[in-house]
Formats: sequence, C-alpha cells, structure tokens
Amino acid sequence: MRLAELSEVSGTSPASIKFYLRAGLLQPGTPINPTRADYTEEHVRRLRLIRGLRSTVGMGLEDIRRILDASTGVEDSAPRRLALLATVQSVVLRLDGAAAASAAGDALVRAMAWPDEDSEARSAVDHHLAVMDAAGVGVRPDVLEAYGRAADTIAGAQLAATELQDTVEDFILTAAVGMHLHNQLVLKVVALAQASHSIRRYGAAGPPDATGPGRP
Amino acid sequence: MRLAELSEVSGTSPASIKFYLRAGLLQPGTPINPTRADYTEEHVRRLRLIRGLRSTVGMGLEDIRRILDASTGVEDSAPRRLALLATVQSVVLRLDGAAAASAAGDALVRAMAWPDEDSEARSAVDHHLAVMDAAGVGVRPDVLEAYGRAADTIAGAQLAATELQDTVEDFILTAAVGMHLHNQLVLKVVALAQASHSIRRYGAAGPPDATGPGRP
DNA sequence: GCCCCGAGGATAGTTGTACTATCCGATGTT
DNA sequence: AACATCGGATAGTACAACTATCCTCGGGGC
Repeated sequence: MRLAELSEVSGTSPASIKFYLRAGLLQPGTPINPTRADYTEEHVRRLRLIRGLRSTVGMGLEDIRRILDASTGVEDSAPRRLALLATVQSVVLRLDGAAAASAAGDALVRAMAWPDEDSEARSAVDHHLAVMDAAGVGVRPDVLEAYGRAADTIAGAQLAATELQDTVEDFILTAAVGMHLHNQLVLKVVALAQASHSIRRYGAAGPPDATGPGRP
Repeated sequence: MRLAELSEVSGTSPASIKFYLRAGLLQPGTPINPTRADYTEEHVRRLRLIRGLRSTVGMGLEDIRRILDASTGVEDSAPRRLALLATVQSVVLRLDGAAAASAAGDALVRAMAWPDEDSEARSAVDHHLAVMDAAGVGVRPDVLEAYGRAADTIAGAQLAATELQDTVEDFILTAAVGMHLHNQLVLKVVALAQASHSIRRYGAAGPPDATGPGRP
C-alpha cells in the first residue's frame, strides 16, 4: 500500500507519517521505484501502536522508540513477550537506577507470596519506598498490602488480556494502556477517599467555585 | 528583600523569577522606588511551592497558576483548605466533565462506608470506570475495593500530614506531592506484580538487555 | 555634584518536542 | 505530451519553559 493509503486507514496525516519515518519509528516502505514505496499490514499495526501510545497513554516519541526498538526484528514468542513487557514497564516507570532491597518491600513480596526475584520492578518499588520515606510520606504496611492485593489481581487480569492479543503491537498497547488506566484510577480513588475523609472531619466542603476549575 | 536575594534563598535564577512574575505566578514586590522592589517571606514560600510543583510533581505552569489563584487573597482557615484540596485534586486529575454514578462506584463507596456525596472526585471515579470498561480493561470489584482500602488509609494519613503544615503553601505541596508519590508507587507495585505473575507462568524472564533500558 | 554599578522591567532569543507546509524531481495516467 | 501525484527533503510552526540582552534609572562612593 502507498503512504497515502496508510494515512487513510490509520487516520494519520501523511506529513506525520513522514515525520515518523524520519524519526525512525516506522521502517521505510520497500521502494517500488524512486517515486513509489510499498507499505504493509505491519506498518499499519506499527502506526496504530505509535498513535495509541501517543494519544491514549501520552507517551513521548523517545519512549515509544525504545519500546518499538525492543519489539523489532525478533520472532514473536511467549518469552519474547515477557521481555517486552519488562521493557514497557521500564519505559513507563522511567527505571534506570537500582536500589537496595527494603524491609517493607520484602514484607510485601512475602505477604503476596510473589516469587521474590531480582527484577527491575522490585528494586523500583524499593527505591520508591525510600524516596517516599525521605519525602516524609510514609507508607504503612497495610497500605502497601492493599496496593499489593489490587496489583495482584490486576496482574492476573492483565496477563490474561495480553495473552489474548495476537500481534505484538496489540500486546504492547494492551499492557501500556492497562497500566495507564489503572494508574489514573488509583489517583481518582485516592481523591475520592480524601474528599470523604474531609467530609467526615469537617462536614461538606463547598466546591471551590470562587477561583476553582471550570474555566476553558 | 530584593529579587537577587529571593533568587538566592530559593535557588532559582533571577531570570526565572522574572519569568514567573510576568506569568503572574508571583505577585510583583512592592516597589520601593522605580529601580528597587521589596519581596517578602510570602514570596519565598510561593516560589518554593512553584518550584516544588514543577520539579517534584512535574506540573505545568498553567496548572500551577490555577492552584495558586485558588489560594490567593483569602484567609487561611480549615474550610478554606478543604476547598483548596479539592482544587488541587481537580487540577491533578484534570477533572472537567461529570459522569453518571456507576454501580461499581456505588459499591465502592458503600463498602468503604464513605459518606456518599456528590463530589467531583466521585464522578471522576465513575467516569473513569466507564472509560476503562469501554477500553476493555475491566476492573473487578475486589480490585476496586483493594484500591479503596489503600486509599482510605492514605487519605487519613495525608489529611493528618497536611494538617500539620502551618502555611498554605506547605499544605498544598504536601497534598500534591503525596498524591504524586502514591501514584508512582502503585505503578511500580503493579509492575512488580506483573513481573511476579509472569515468572509463575513462564519461569524467570531474562532481562531485556538486547534492546532494553540502560541507555543514557 | 558626578559618575558608575547594579537593580528591575521589557523584549527578544533559545531549547526541546511534535508536528505541518512547501518545494522538487520523478512518474504513472490520460 | 500534459499533468496531477507520489514520496523524499528542507524548512517552518506552535507551544512550553526558560534564558540572555538591552535599557533606564537611582543610590552610594568619591
């Protein structure tokens, strides 16, 4: 298919597609002749993934490239997808440094009966708990355990959902969108809890209409 | 104090301070004469709040302005702080539209024995649950309840922590940073749970070293 | 009284990200 | 053969958050 067609089926402007090509997010189509190139279904899936990660998850192009790079040029097997999931996580979480295992993290892993391995995610949790502690935002064990329980269920559901995807692209998108949406959900549930606690303590708070939200 | 002093105590460049002044995030200092202006402790606190929301929470200047606007020119009372908390939430959560109450949200509120009021946070949760459902990311009641339990504890701790703050600026920063850090924590716990589930199903996954993270 | 250094305000420039518009030569179509 | 079109390259735009430069004026040392 030509670039124009690719543009139509994906709802992306030809200019944007060219931009992604220049950025190396999309492989160039196989050139038929100096003025015509052929794009495949793979390009369509790729492009859909890029747009999904951009608009739904709000990911930057550099992050998208890292994920795309990790998913390119390899056969699509179960172990490969696991590695991919780890990459997606490390990009979403901006993992880079490691941290010493913490007692709290240890307690969490034991309480949830998770196989205690030395994953990046594990050290990310440990590191973050240390950061929160340093910021004076303590995390009580029961809170951590509640998160753990929720996360445990989500992880099962997410893995099941991702297993249903038959293309790598859908696999990645499902994983990333799932993480993103759950993240947003927690924010909102916490906000609701705070609002409810506030009411208990002080009675109903008037909406902040004076200078609050609601402007364009 | 002069602008240069304000710059020093806050660790912000004079140019940036001038920029914030132009943007209306900081009130102008009281002009002593056409070439000298006086800044107060209030300016210091404001500036610290701005920098904290920018660097720690990663908030945009427009969002910061909304919060600042809501906290300006009013006496600092308990009910006022509640309204402020609601504003901070609505900015952090990008609340704007409302949604019909959902059965799942109802169940959550009842399970947690939260005073079921018609807050923005409540409709945000309901709306988001609808969005997740539409995206094919179901949220099981037990997951929602686990989030609820964690959120309940956090809300108590956060409210207690914010009550300790004696300036409005610290109040806001504590609230915003708390929400932000908890949000990050959940992401990481979910990632850890996913990693653990993956291991259970497929055995240890090799780290995605091939094209994975670790680059600058 | 005079000079000059620094303060503060205004204006314009920079960086980074994500596109978007224009130009151009080749080429398939009529 | 005329001509619209395709795809690649280059340059421009929009927005955010700063940053650098200029300009003028006033207070303090001499």
